[in-house]
Amino acid sequence: MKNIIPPVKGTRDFYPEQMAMRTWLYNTVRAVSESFGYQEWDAPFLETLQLYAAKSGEELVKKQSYVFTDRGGDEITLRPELTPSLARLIAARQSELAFPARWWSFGPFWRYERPGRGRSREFFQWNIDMLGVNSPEADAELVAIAASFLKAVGLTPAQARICVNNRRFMDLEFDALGIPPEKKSEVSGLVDRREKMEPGPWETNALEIGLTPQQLDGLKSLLADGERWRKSDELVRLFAALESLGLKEYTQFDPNIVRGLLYYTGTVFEAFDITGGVRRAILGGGRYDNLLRDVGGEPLSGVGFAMGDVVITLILQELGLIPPLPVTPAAVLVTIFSPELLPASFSLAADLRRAGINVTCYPESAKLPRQFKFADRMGMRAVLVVGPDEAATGKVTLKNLAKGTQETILRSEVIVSVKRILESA
RNA sequence: GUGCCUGUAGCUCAAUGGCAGAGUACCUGACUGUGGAUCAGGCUGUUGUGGGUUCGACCCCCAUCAGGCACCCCA
Repeated sequence: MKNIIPPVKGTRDFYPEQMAMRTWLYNTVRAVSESFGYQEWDAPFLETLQLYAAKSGEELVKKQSYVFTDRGGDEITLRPELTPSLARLIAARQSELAFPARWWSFGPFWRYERPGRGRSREFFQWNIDMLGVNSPEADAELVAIAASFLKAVGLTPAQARICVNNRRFMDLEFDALGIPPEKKSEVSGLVDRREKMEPGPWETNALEIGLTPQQLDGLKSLLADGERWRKSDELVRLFAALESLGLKEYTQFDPNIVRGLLYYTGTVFEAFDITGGVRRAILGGGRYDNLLRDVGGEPLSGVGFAMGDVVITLILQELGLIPPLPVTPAAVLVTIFSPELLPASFSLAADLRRAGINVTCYPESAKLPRQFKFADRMGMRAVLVVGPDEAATGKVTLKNLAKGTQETILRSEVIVSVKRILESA
């Protein structure tokens, strides 16, 4: 194209239309978070590399983080996730905070990945966590928040589902199969890959890892068993709580969910679009018991999840679930008939603003067709004209753009009439 | 980081190695105080970028950049 400097790869420009969508998502996230009593917080976008070094996944830190050395020689990371920062903040004030702490956040994150459908290098993410309580019911609350969000954006249980599993439960099942502790993380990876691989290569992969044929058979029947959660007290209590919270229909037990991040210790869950359009996870989270201790705090358990803006926006767009969003904050245009009448129009606009109405003035005298066209393009609802006739008689002309009707009214009636048009739809 | 596919007007896309086109958008007018609809006219290009082959390249070859899909990973 022309000599326009391109944006950084994997970043997105937010034109007003996209910004309106981002703000709508943010407002929805806020409403859902606050409905469960969570407080908003945030951390720096820049953190030390050290914060992530031992806690996040190897892949995330070593290959996917933006790391640079600042002018003072410190290794700085553009945050790839929020949970380690959360642990840092909590640990620093552990003795003065009221627990359980219920915190949520929405902000930018960076991961050096190959951009594609549903993936960008700079994205926004909703994080929500409860710290200081370790119970299946607390886990259920976070799953319920995720379900409430899905419901709030108009996704039905037939369109989106939260798959829940438990790492302790899986550990015990692995033990029962005689899988040695040092193999468990590899086997977890194997489980994670199951959905994405053909059965043949997957089984070959399993044997390469060192599973015996009997262990492989046991693993396959474990992963196919949708009822085995009943053996786990934690999962039984979690699903019972979800039942009481009225959101169980959005959830299901799925032994195939294990998640890549190292710090999860108990409940893990991920939400998916099950209509098939986008196969990536909408959100994911779980319980982490050791994170506080790992950053130098007293042991404290937490549970939470994260949701990126890219996948959910894609899904909602495909399903047509994003409501019509106003393109301009001002739905009223005051035209400028001529240079001589500009003061009359400006003072009319000022009157409307004093009455609490958002108003745009055309910034110069121009042909009326041009000004009306501008109002139409901007999606405005009403246009006001103060021409020579109106000025001479103390009136204004008010046009309802949606209906195509107009009337010439006394200037003293204009506020009421404009408000009537704005409220009519 | 790996493999495959695609880059042509602001946008969506044509053009078999032989004059770069259509729809849409935009601008002007029909309509000298009124947007959308209709009609008429007009504008729009370093064919992503840089090389190469050829009498001649949007087309073939190489490189590079960007995007899409599948891996890897994950929000």
